[in-house]
Amino acid sequence: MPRTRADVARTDKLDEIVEAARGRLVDGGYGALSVADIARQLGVAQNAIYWYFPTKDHLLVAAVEGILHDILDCKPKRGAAVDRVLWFAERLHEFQDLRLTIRERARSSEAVAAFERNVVGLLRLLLVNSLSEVATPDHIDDAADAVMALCEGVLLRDISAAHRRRLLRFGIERLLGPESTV
Amino acid sequence: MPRTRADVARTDKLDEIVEAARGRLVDGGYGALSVADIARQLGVAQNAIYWYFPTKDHLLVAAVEGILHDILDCKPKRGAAVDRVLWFAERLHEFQDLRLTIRERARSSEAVAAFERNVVGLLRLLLVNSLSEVATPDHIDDAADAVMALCEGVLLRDISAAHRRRLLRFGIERLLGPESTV
DNA sequence: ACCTGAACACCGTTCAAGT
DNA sequence: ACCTGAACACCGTTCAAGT
Repeated sequence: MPRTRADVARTDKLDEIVEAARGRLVDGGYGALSVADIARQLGVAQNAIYWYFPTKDHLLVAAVEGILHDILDCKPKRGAAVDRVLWFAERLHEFQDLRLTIRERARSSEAVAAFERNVVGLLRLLLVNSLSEVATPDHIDDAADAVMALCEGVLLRDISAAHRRRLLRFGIERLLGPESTV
Repeated sequence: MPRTRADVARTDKLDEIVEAARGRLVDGGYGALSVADIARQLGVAQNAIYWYFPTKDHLLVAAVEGILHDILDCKPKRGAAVDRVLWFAERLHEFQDLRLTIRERARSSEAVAAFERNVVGLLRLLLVNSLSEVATPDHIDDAADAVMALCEGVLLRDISAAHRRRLLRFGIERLLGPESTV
């Protein structure tokens, strides 16, 4: 939370950069994210961006952080466990392309790798919470991991939304047991 | 199968390029795959590569095709269904990084997109075959898709081999039913 | 058919210099 | 603290020209 005028200005400029990055990222993925191009759009020198972000991958992290925050920023659905997981999978689906970008960039950037660990932990936590009453405590970790893997694996495929839901339903009911539909 | 001397020479040069590409790809992923760099290594002009491959992504496909072929080129394991799937998952694990590269590049290259469809179909077929006796025919498609999604999702995570096997075992047994361990 | 030389239009990143 | 100008060392791809 900024206090001085300078801090406000700094935050504004930072936001401007991140917003531009988000636009590029949502439209065309990592390949469309260009520091030089963003600088051009904002009317500053290329290296001006480097005052705020030491590296392109740091900018990537900031942008993805914002996007993910917006995706998760809505009240989770209520209902049977299977429906809550399906809702979770829908959110994950919106994030899937960037999830893979993060995974790829984590190879060469420690900053992205650290961010990826945070993201996976966060998503897993959300899933565990929504499963707490349906899985027995001694199986909840494996169940959450398996369901999350199923979601991510299903989302990896380029199939129709209906097929996706059918597959997830099939898998979730078997992974969580019959009480998941209550 | 080449007949003339010219064809032999052509195949040799093609192989040389693809081998160089495979090396870069295995070592450092897509980021380390550089047409210019390969040309440098082979001692030819950069654009010489473009006589054989119209685009960097076509070279990528050729290289990944070879790598995948080598990975799958060993007799599948025999035993209980769960063990066969675990063996399959091990093969998939070796391929996982490139699987994601393919997925990413498929966005901007139709050649890669077509190749991805082939790969997914092939892997799915291998899995269905090894599940044919354990799943009932009316569920075999969903079961294969769910197991494959589970595998790919598990492999997406950066966890230990032991944790990976435990998760897969947990998931497979539930997705395929108790008869999968026979 | 196969390859070279040279260029084009980009990149991410860095350095010295300005205010 | 914040930004510019200019450069460095790369890219993928294309074109005209050679053999």
